[in-house]
Amino acid sequence: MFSLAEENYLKAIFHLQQESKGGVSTNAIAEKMSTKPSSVTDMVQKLAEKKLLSYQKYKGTSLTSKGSKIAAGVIRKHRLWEVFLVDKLKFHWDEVHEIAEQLEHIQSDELVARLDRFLGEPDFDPHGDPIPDKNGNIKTTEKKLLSELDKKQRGVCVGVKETKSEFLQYLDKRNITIGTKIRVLGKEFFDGSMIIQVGRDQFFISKKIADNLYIQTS
Amino acid sequence: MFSLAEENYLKAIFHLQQESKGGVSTNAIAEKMSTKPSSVTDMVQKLAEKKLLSYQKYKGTSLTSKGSKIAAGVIRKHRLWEVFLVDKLKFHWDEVHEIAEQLEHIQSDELVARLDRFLGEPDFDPHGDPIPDKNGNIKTTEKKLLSELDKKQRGVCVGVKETKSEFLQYLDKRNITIGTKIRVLGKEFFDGSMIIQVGRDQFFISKKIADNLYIQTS
DNA sequence: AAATATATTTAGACTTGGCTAAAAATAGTA
DNA sequence: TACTATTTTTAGCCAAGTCTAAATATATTT
Repeated sequence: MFSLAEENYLKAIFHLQQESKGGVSTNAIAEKMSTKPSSVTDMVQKLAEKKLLSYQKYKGTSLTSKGSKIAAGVIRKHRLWEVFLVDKLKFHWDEVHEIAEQLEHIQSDELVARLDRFLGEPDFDPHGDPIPDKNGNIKTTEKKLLSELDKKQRGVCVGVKETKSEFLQYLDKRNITIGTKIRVLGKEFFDGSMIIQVGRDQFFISKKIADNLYIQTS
Repeated sequence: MFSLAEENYLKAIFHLQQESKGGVSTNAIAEKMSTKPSSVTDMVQKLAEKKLLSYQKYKGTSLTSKGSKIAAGVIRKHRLWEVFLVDKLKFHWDEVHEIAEQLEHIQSDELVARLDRFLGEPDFDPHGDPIPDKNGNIKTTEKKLLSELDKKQRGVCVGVKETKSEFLQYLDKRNITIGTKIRVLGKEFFDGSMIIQVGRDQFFISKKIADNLYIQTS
């Protein structure tokens, strides 16, 4: 139905929209896709003709509901495949992204439905991100960044914002994963760094780390 | 490493080589790939430059060992994914071909290794075709076409030559699947049609059917 | 408000993989 | 052997998606 390139653009724009609410700039898309702004302009015009997004020269773009639905479908497949790779094939959570980037483009509604059932209709992927349902609706959970917590607050790690291997491996070394309880013992206002407690261990983390961990405070 | 189009050409040539031993003609490739001979010439020249096949103008082509290995790798993935779809996702054996055509191009050696293990390192796909090992070696089994059997001979169905849905559904209606015992009760020499026994049932089949069923006579 | 900087678009080119139409080689037949 | 039919290749064109360089809008600064 849609080409690989088209699906990737829709997905990128969808993610950018989530992050920053409002129109998405050409440059932002180009950066996210590691491509040139001129290429983005071409593709965005093509997608606008197909009514997948609305676009005005120099004004940025935003997905139409049709475009959002397709993007959500791709993201649904991505996250379901990640669950498969981790739960069934025993991949580590830092190894699955690139493979899922390929698998997300496999076309077959029946496959997605059966995969979903096979996996037990999961709600979240291995990084804690919500899996859109078959209609493209995403369950938005109220979650905070660890960096937003104050001293003495506590919560449970429910997701990661960054999914790069280096970051996930850093978390592993410190035994932080989805479901881990974290308590803020101290917070430095100058640089946002923290001392946190994880299990019986206490250690220092930088703001950059705290900015990429989602926490649910109960 | 290799493009989708390149992999598909290598796979098609590999299959044609199996069937007819010797060089493969441009037209044969074009027919198998539903494309034009002129397109085949272009691609074959490109693949020859990459040392994946040997080619002489007007003389046909045959894969180099490098080309064979890549083709076998694609076929390995195709057949492993078919096992996954049937064994794990409970697809019917006539529904899996097109999806596997897509999945066979996913690039990740680690994925293939883990999938293989997850599936129990199967030797055959759901249609009875052997799955090449990680080095590209295919276990060749001594199997005959049902049409080659004579009256009163018997054997076990070990595979199908044709994998179109209509054919597989025809077999299902008659309760023929991999492992089914078949006995030839009668054979008409004029048109090659047969009367066969399957379980307690006896029925007539045309030569076209008998030409597409692989039998192992013990 | 003018000048400069940044963001975006346009124009033209390239690559991949496909096509059509015409030319050339091989095969088949009288 | 010569003529015809078939197969294969060449040449030129097209669409998708990308790029560079140049032009144009918008934003920011002074």
